Amino acid sequence: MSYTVGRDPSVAESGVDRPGEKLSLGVAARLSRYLQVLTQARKIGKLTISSQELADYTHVNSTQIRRDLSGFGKFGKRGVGYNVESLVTQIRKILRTSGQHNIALFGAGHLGTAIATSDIFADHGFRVVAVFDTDRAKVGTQIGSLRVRPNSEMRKAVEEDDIVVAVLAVPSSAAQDLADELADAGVKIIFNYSDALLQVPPEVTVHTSSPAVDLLYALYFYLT
Amino acid sequence: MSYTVGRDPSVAESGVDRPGEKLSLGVAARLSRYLQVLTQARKIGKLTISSQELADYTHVNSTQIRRDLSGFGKFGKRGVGYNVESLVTQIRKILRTSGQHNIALFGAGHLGTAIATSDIFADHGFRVVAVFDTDRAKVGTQIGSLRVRPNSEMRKAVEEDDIVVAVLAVPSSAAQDLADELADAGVKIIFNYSDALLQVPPEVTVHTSSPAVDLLYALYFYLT
DNA sequence: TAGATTGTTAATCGATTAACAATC
DNA sequence: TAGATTGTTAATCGATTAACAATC
Repeated sequence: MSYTVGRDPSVAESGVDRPGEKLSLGVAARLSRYLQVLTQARKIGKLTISSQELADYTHVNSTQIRRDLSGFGKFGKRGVGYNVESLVTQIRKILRTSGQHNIALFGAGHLGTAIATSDIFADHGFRVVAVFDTDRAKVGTQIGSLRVRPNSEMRKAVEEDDIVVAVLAVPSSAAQDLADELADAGVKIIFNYSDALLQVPPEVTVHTSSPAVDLLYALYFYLT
Repeated sequence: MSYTVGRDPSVAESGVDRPGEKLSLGVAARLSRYLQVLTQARKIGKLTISSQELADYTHVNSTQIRRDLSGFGKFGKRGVGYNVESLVTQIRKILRTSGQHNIALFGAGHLGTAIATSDIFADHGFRVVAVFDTDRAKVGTQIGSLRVRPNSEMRKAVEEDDIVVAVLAVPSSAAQDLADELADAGVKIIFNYSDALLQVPPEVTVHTSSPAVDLLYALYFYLT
């Protein structure tokens, strides 16, 4: 079954001089990875970072890192490394995620509360602008600066706040129904913290968090 | 230019007849991924699954999935698909993570509580056997069936319960000191939920959870 | 300068894909 | 049988790596 990409070999691959070009899955994933470390590094006041340091933290080969970056410009200084601040800016530009993005959070339990009050999303330009819960006891309470709202207000919020991303911190049993409603309301990306296997229309992307699987992977390399 | 396959057939790569052979990073990552979906599918009572269905959920090409699996044995039935239950067992065997693994959790805040009371780890053979917190007000309280203990009991727990994996749900400011202690105590895998950039000795592996980066990645493909 | 680290090349290796016979 | 789906081949493409000149 082919979705017919039919890549024209005469079309340049790297994207540096072709801003309309889509990055390959691998490059986009690695750039995101670099961004994670760079953001952390910036937080602790690091001014420059070498490809070798980035390699140590990301487990991506240092040559590959230099290669990935040099495809978009000469960001580094020989003998010195990369300026952390400017590299963050550059990568965000390449990934076209420099702006602010509003996200809606579903579930005001322990997990939802942890997400809403942490700055892990805020550091990357995501802002939780609405928290929903079906539990009447929770509706109306405050989490940080946000008031917990009933799910019935979801559509309104999605439209008003231009919400593309929904984060699901709800029980597995509630996840599919919610995903259906979200897809219908026009949400495009669902970040799923439950272990439900979500069925969504093709225009919607589901990312399911699975720390246990990440652990299994890490454990494999410890055990062998 | 030679079209020779280059691979010496006597040096098998696949691991099926070479249990001592290490999987490549890519194969191990993909197998973990399949396992995640299979575990979810099993939960909803699915008996068989085709490589195409697995492809839809994992975004890995179906041919690649069949290829990955066929390297270890003939697990599927033509015209039918793969038996979910038996494939879970096979992959866990391949990843050598069939057993139970004890993990220690640090931080009894909202995130820690969410982790300790969810079954996302339990489903994959991980068991939270100890919860620690530095806050005296929290020490002694119960989370599920576990009593929150002071960090000073960490070494004892690591030894007694043979703990290889630590999960950090603590503030970034506390993460590095804790990581140092854990490495010193012999913990090999640190799953870091804070956004601290952890420095650890080479024998220790750090995995930092970064949902925002996963979101950026998903967003890139939505925006382009 | 001397040391460090980038940017880039060239070679190899592994991943990816389409296609299809085998077979349930 | 007829339809579906695996297991496998063969080809191509992208990732990975070592090496090193350029240069900060």
